Amino acid sequence: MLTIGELARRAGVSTSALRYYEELGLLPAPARVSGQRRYPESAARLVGVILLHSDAGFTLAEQKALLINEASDRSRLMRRKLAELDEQIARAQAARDAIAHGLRCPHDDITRCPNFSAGITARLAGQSLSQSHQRLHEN
Amino acid sequence: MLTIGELARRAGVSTSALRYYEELGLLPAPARVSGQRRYPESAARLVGVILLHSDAGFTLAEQKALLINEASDRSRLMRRKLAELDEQIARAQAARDAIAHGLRCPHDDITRCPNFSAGITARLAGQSLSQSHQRLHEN
DNA sequence: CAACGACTTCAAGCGCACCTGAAGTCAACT
DNA sequence: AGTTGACTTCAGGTGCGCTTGAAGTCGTTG
Repeated sequence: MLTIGELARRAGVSTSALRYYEELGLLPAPARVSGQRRYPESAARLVGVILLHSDAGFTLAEQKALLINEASDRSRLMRRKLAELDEQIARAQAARDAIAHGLRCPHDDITRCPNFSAGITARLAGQSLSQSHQRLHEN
Repeated sequence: MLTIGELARRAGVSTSALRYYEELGLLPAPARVSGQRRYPESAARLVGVILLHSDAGFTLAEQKALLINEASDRSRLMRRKLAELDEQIARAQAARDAIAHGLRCPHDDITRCPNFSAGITARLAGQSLSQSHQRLHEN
Protein backbone atom coordinates (compact mmCIF):
# COMPACT_ATOMS: atom_id res chain seq x y z
CA MET A 1 0.00 0.00 0.00
CA LEU A 2 1.49 3.27 -1.17
CA THR A 3 0.68 6.77 -0.08
CA ILE A 4 0.09 9.28 -2.83
CA GLY A 5 3.56 10.70 -2.29
CA GLU A 6 5.21 7.31 -2.69
CA LEU A 7 3.23 6.51 -5.80
CA ALA A 8 4.11 9.90 -7.22
CA ARG A 9 7.79 9.25 -6.69
CA ARG A 10 7.64 5.79 -8.24
CA ALA A 11 5.71 6.95 -11.25
CA GLY A 12 7.64 10.18 -11.66
CA VAL A 13 4.61 12.44 -11.52
CA SER A 14 3.35 15.01 -8.99
CA THR A 15 0.79 14.24 -6.34
CA SER A 16 -1.49 16.89 -7.78
CA ALA A 17 -1.36 15.10 -11.13
CA LEU A 18 -2.45 11.87 -9.46
CA ARG A 19 -5.41 13.57 -7.79
CA TYR A 20 -6.25 15.15 -11.10
CA TYR A 21 -6.22 11.76 -12.88
CA GLU A 22 -8.53 10.42 -10.22
CA GLU A 23 -10.85 13.37 -10.56
CA LEU A 24 -11.07 12.71 -14.30
CA GLY A 25 -11.85 9.07 -13.67
CA LEU A 26 -8.61 7.82 -15.21
CA LEU A 27 -7.37 6.38 -11.98
CA PRO A 28 -9.76 4.46 -9.72
CA ALA A 29 -10.34 6.02 -6.30
CA PRO A 30 -8.09 4.07 -3.94
CA ALA A 31 -8.76 2.84 -0.42
CA ARG A 32 -8.39 5.35 2.37
CA VAL A 33 -6.83 5.29 5.79
CA SER A 34 -8.15 8.11 7.90
CA GLY A 35 -8.87 10.17 4.86
CA GLN A 36 -5.58 9.49 3.06
CA ARG A 37 -5.32 7.59 -0.19
CA ARG A 38 -3.62 4.19 -0.09
CA TYR A 39 -2.74 2.68 -3.46
CA PRO A 40 -1.90 -0.92 -4.25
CA GLU A 41 1.49 -1.46 -5.89
CA SER A 42 -0.33 -2.17 -9.14
CA ALA A 43 -1.38 1.48 -9.33
CA ALA A 44 2.05 2.37 -10.66
CA ARG A 45 1.29 0.33 -13.77
CA LEU A 46 -1.94 2.22 -14.28
CA VAL A 47 -0.09 5.51 -14.10
CA GLY A 48 2.41 4.06 -16.57
CA VAL A 49 -0.44 3.35 -18.97
CA ILE A 50 -1.62 6.95 -18.68
CA LEU A 51 1.87 8.28 -19.34
CA LEU A 52 2.36 5.99 -22.28
CA HIS A 53 -0.91 7.06 -23.84
CA SER A 54 -0.05 10.68 -23.17
CA ASP A 55 3.23 10.17 -24.98
CA ALA A 56 1.18 8.78 -27.83
CA GLY A 57 -0.72 12.04 -27.99
CA PHE A 58 -3.96 11.00 -26.34
CA THR A 59 -5.44 13.79 -24.25
CA LEU A 60 -6.66 12.76 -20.81
CA ALA A 61 -10.25 13.10 -22.01
CA GLU A 62 -9.51 10.75 -24.90
CA GLN A 63 -7.99 8.29 -22.49
CA LYS A 64 -11.15 8.34 -20.47
CA ALA A 65 -13.05 7.56 -23.64
CA LEU A 66 -10.73 4.61 -24.20
CA LEU A 67 -11.71 3.22 -20.81
CA ILE A 68 -15.42 3.63 -21.39
CA ASN A 69 -15.90 2.58 -24.98
CA GLU A 70 -16.22 -0.84 -26.53
CA ALA A 71 -13.35 -2.67 -28.13
CA SER A 72 -14.35 -1.67 -31.67
CA ASP A 73 -14.51 2.01 -30.78
CA ARG A 74 -11.22 1.77 -28.93
CA SER A 75 -9.68 0.23 -31.98
CA ARG A 76 -10.96 3.04 -34.18
CA LEU A 77 -9.65 5.71 -31.81
CA MET A 78 -6.29 4.00 -31.61
CA ARG A 79 -5.91 3.75 -35.36
CA ARG A 80 -6.76 7.39 -35.79
CA LYS A 81 -4.27 8.42 -33.12
CA LEU A 82 -1.63 6.16 -34.55
CA ALA A 83 -1.87 7.92 -37.89
CA GLU A 84 -1.64 11.32 -36.19
CA LEU A 85 1.28 10.11 -34.16
CA ASP A 86 3.14 8.90 -37.22
CA GLU A 87 2.55 12.26 -38.81
CA GLN A 88 3.84 14.02 -35.73
CA ILE A 89 6.89 11.80 -35.39
CA ALA A 90 7.74 12.36 -39.03
CA ARG A 91 7.43 16.12 -38.52
CA ALA A 92 9.56 16.05 -35.39
CA GLN A 93 12.17 13.93 -37.14
CA ALA A 94 12.26 16.26 -40.12
CA ALA A 95 12.58 19.28 -37.83
CA ARG A 96 15.31 17.53 -35.89
CA ASP A 97 17.28 16.85 -39.03
CA ALA A 98 16.98 20.43 -40.19
CA ILE A 99 18.04 21.82 -36.82
CA ALA A 100 20.88 19.34 -36.52
CA HIS A 101 22.10 20.29 -39.95
CA GLY A 102 21.83 23.94 -39.04
CA LEU A 103 24.22 23.34 -36.16
CA ARG A 104 27.00 21.75 -38.16
CA CYS A 105 26.48 23.88 -41.24
CA PRO A 106 28.65 27.01 -41.01
CA HIS A 107 26.27 29.09 -43.10
CA ASP A 108 25.94 32.63 -41.72
CA ASP A 109 22.24 32.94 -42.41
CA ILE A 110 20.94 29.54 -41.61
CA THR A 111 17.66 30.06 -43.42
CA ARG A 112 19.58 30.45 -46.65
CA CYS A 113 21.39 27.14 -46.30
CA PRO A 114 19.96 24.93 -49.04
CA ASN A 115 19.78 21.95 -46.73
CA PHE A 116 17.86 23.78 -44.04
CA SER A 117 15.78 25.33 -46.76
CA ALA A 118 14.62 21.91 -47.84
CA GLY A 119 13.15 21.39 -44.38
CA ILE A 120 11.22 24.64 -44.58
CA THR A 121 9.89 23.90 -48.02
CA ALA A 122 8.85 20.44 -46.92
CA ARG A 123 7.12 21.92 -43.90
CA LEU A 124 5.21 24.38 -46.02
CA ALA A 125 4.27 21.65 -48.47
CA GLY A 126 2.91 19.98 -45.36
CA GLN A 127 0.05 17.50 -45.58
CA SER A 128 1.52 14.68 -47.65
CA LEU A 129 4.71 14.52 -45.65
CA SER A 130 3.37 11.39 -44.04
CA GLN A 131 3.93 9.42 -47.23
CA SER A 132 7.69 9.71 -47.16
CA HIS A 133 8.07 8.30 -43.68
CA GLN A 134 5.13 5.95 -43.48
CA ARG A 135 7.06 3.22 -45.18
CA LEU A 136 9.65 3.18 -42.40
CA HIS A 137 7.35 1.39 -40.00
CA GLU A 138 4.54 -0.17 -41.91
CA ASN A 139 2.47 -1.51 -39.10
CA MET B 1 2.68 41.30 -52.41
CA LEU B 2 0.35 39.08 -50.43
CA THR B 3 -2.53 40.01 -48.19
CA ILE B 4 -2.63 38.34 -44.81
CA GLY B 5 -5.30 35.98 -46.05
CA GLU B 6 -3.21 34.87 -49.01
CA LEU B 7 -0.14 34.35 -46.88
CA ALA B 8 -2.20 32.39 -44.39
CA ARG B 9 -3.42 30.08 -47.13
CA ARG B 10 0.05 29.56 -48.56
CA ALA B 11 1.60 28.86 -45.20
CA GLY B 12 -1.28 26.81 -43.92
CA VAL B 13 -1.89 28.89 -40.81
CA SER B 14 -4.69 31.22 -39.68
CA THR B 15 -4.60 34.97 -40.15
CA SER B 16 -4.90 35.42 -36.42
CA ALA B 17 -1.80 33.29 -35.94
CA LEU B 18 0.11 35.54 -38.34
CA ARG B 19 -0.92 38.67 -36.43
CA TYR B 20 0.06 36.92 -33.24
CA TYR B 21 3.52 36.09 -34.61
CA GLU B 22 3.95 39.71 -35.59
CA GLU B 23 2.84 40.87 -32.16
CA LEU B 24 5.48 38.63 -30.60
CA GLY B 25 8.12 40.01 -32.91
CA LEU B 26 8.66 36.76 -34.74
CA LEU B 27 7.45 38.13 -38.02
CA PRO B 28 8.55 41.62 -39.13
CA ALA B 29 5.73 44.15 -39.50
CA PRO B 30 5.00 44.25 -43.23
CA ALA B 31 4.20 47.22 -45.46
CA ARG B 32 0.65 48.52 -45.40
CA VAL B 33 -1.81 49.62 -48.02
CA SER B 34 -4.58 51.67 -46.45
CA GLY B 35 -4.09 49.95 -43.15
CA GLN B 36 -3.87 46.43 -44.51
CA ARG B 37 -0.75 44.29 -44.30
CA ARG B 38 1.05 43.48 -47.55
CA TYR B 39 3.67 40.75 -47.34
CA PRO B 40 6.47 40.00 -49.81
CA GLU B 41 6.46 36.45 -51.19
CA SER B 42 9.48 35.72 -49.04
CA ALA B 43 7.30 35.99 -45.93
CA ALA B 44 6.06 32.46 -46.53
CA ARG B 45 9.59 31.18 -45.91
CA LEU B 46 9.71 33.04 -42.62
CA VAL B 47 6.48 31.43 -41.53
CA GLY B 48 7.94 28.10 -42.61
CA VAL B 49 10.89 28.71 -40.31
CA ILE B 50 8.53 29.36 -37.42
CA LEU B 51 6.57 26.20 -38.11
CA LEU B 52 9.72 24.13 -38.42
CA HIS B 53 11.05 25.41 -35.13
CA SER B 54 7.67 24.84 -33.51
CA ASP B 55 7.80 21.26 -34.76
CA ALA B 56 11.19 21.03 -33.12
CA GLY B 57 9.60 21.99 -29.82
CA PHE B 58 10.74 25.61 -29.57
CA THR B 59 8.09 27.77 -27.92
CA LEU B 60 7.40 31.05 -29.68
CA ALA B 61 9.21 32.90 -26.88
CA GLU B 62 12.26 30.70 -27.42
CA GLN B 63 12.13 31.43 -31.11
CA LYS B 64 12.18 35.11 -30.36
CA ALA B 65 15.25 34.49 -28.24
CA LEU B 66 16.83 32.73 -31.20
CA LEU B 67 16.36 35.86 -33.30
CA ILE B 68 17.82 38.18 -30.70
CA ASN B 69 20.78 36.27 -29.30
CA GLU B 70 24.29 35.85 -30.60
CA ALA B 71 25.43 32.85 -32.59
CA SER B 72 27.02 31.15 -29.58
CA ASP B 73 23.85 31.47 -27.51
CA ARG B 74 21.76 30.26 -30.41
CA SER B 75 23.99 27.27 -30.72
CA ARG B 76 23.63 26.47 -27.05
CA LEU B 77 19.84 26.77 -27.18
CA MET B 78 19.70 24.58 -30.27
CA ARG B 79 21.81 21.84 -28.76
CA ARG B 80 19.70 21.80 -25.65
CA LYS B 81 16.50 21.61 -27.67
CA LEU B 82 17.93 18.94 -29.90
CA ALA B 83 18.56 16.72 -26.91
CA GLU B 84 15.02 17.32 -25.65
CA LEU B 85 13.66 16.63 -29.09
CA ASP B 86 15.53 13.34 -29.36
CA GLU B 87 14.16 12.36 -26.00
CA GLN B 88 10.66 13.24 -27.10
CA ILE B 89 10.94 11.46 -30.43
CA ALA B 90 12.19 8.35 -28.68
CA ARG B 91 9.26 8.51 -26.29
CA ALA B 92 6.76 9.02 -29.08
CA GLN B 93 8.29 6.15 -31.05
CA ALA B 94 8.17 3.84 -28.03
CA ALA B 95 4.56 4.81 -27.38
CA ARG B 96 3.72 4.26 -31.03
CA ASP B 97 5.20 0.79 -30.98
CA ALA B 98 3.31 -0.14 -27.84
CA ILE B 99 -0.01 1.17 -29.22
CA ALA B 100 0.59 -0.47 -32.59
CA HIS B 101 1.28 -3.77 -30.88
CA GLY B 102 -1.83 -3.35 -28.77
CA LEU B 103 -3.86 -3.13 -31.96
CA ARG B 104 -2.67 -6.35 -33.53
CA CYS B 105 -2.38 -8.25 -30.26
CA PRO B 106 -5.65 -10.03 -29.50
CA HIS B 107 -5.14 -9.88 -25.76
CA ASP B 108 -8.38 -9.08 -23.92
CA ASP B 109 -6.81 -6.86 -21.32
CA ILE B 110 -4.22 -4.99 -23.26
CA THR B 111 -2.35 -3.83 -20.19
CA ARG B 112 -1.62 -7.44 -19.36
CA CYS B 113 -0.04 -8.20 -22.73
CA PRO B 114 3.66 -8.72 -22.02
CA ASN B 115 4.67 -6.74 -25.07
CA PHE B 116 2.58 -3.72 -24.16
CA SER B 117 3.73 -4.17 -20.62
CA ALA B 118 7.30 -3.64 -21.69
CA GLY B 119 6.36 -0.21 -22.98
CA ILE B 120 4.82 0.74 -19.67
CA THR B 121 7.76 -0.50 -17.66
CA ALA B 122 10.14 1.38 -19.92
CA ARG B 123 8.04 4.51 -19.53
CA LEU B 124 8.09 4.22 -15.76
CA ALA B 125 11.82 3.58 -15.78
CA GLY B 126 11.86 6.83 -17.69
CA GLN B 127 14.93 9.07 -17.68
CA SER B 128 17.56 6.86 -19.27
CA LEU B 129 15.34 5.89 -22.17
CA SER B 130 17.35 8.24 -24.32
CA GLN B 131 20.30 5.87 -24.30
CA SER B 132 18.61 3.13 -26.27
CA HIS B 133 17.66 5.35 -29.16
CA GLN B 134 20.42 7.93 -29.14
CA ARG B 135 22.65 5.70 -31.15
CA LEU B 136 20.21 5.71 -34.05
CA HIS B 137 21.13 9.22 -35.12
CA GLU B 138 24.44 10.20 -33.61
CA ASN B 139 24.71 13.74 -34.76
C1' DC C 1 -25.94 54.31 -52.61
C1' DA C 2 -25.93 49.85 -50.62
C1' DA C 3 -23.94 45.76 -49.79
C1' DC C 4 -20.09 42.52 -49.76
C1' DG C 5 -15.80 40.54 -48.45
C1' DA C 6 -11.52 41.06 -46.66
C1' DC C 7 -9.23 43.41 -43.84
C1' DT C 8 -8.29 46.36 -39.06
C1' DT C 9 -7.77 46.79 -33.54
C1' DC C 10 -8.59 45.42 -28.96
C1' DA C 11 -10.07 42.87 -25.05
C1' DA C 12 -11.46 38.76 -23.50
C1' DG C 13 -11.89 33.82 -23.73
C1' DC C 14 -10.51 28.93 -24.45
C1' DG C 15 -8.47 24.12 -23.88
C1' DC C 16 -5.27 21.51 -21.77
C1' DA C 17 -2.77 19.74 -17.87
C1' DC C 18 -1.86 20.73 -14.24
C1' DC C 19 -0.06 24.08 -10.01
C1' DT C 20 -0.62 27.08 -5.92
C1' DG C 21 -2.21 28.53 -1.62
C1' DA C 22 -5.23 28.54 2.26
C1' DA C 23 -6.98 26.10 5.92
C1' DG C 24 -7.50 21.91 8.01
C1' DT C 25 -6.65 16.72 9.65
C1' DC C 26 -3.90 13.04 11.22
C1' DA C 27 -0.13 9.90 13.11
C1' DA C 28 4.21 9.91 15.02
C1' DC C 29 7.85 11.82 17.65
C1' DT C 30 10.05 14.55 21.40
C1' DA D 1 1.49 19.25 24.93
C1' DG D 2 3.67 20.77 20.95
C1' DT D 3 5.71 20.18 16.60
C1' DT D 4 6.66 18.05 12.30
C1' DG D 5 5.49 16.29 7.83
C1' DA D 6 2.54 14.21 4.87
C1' DC D 7 -1.63 14.22 3.70
C1' DT D 8 -6.81 16.41 2.72
C1' DT D 9 -10.30 19.69 -0.04
C1' DC D 10 -11.40 23.59 -2.74
C1' DA D 11 -11.15 27.70 -5.41
C1' DG D 12 -8.59 30.07 -8.32
C1' DG D 13 -4.32 30.73 -11.13
C1' DT D 14 -0.72 29.67 -14.84
C1' DG D 15 1.40 29.19 -19.54
C1' DC D 16 1.00 28.44 -24.20
C1' DG D 17 -0.88 29.36 -28.64
C1' DC D 18 -3.94 30.90 -30.40
C1' DT D 19 -9.46 32.03 -31.26
C1' DT D 20 -13.55 34.78 -30.88
C1' DG D 21 -16.38 38.73 -30.96
C1' DA D 22 -17.44 43.49 -31.35
C1' DA D 23 -17.06 47.44 -33.90
C1' DG D 24 -15.03 49.70 -37.53
C1' DT D 25 -12.45 50.67 -42.29
C1' DC D 26 -11.48 49.75 -47.05
C1' DG D 27 -12.06 48.90 -52.24
C1' DT D 28 -15.06 46.75 -55.47
C1' DT D 29 -19.44 45.48 -57.47
C1' DG D 30 -24.53 45.77 -58.65
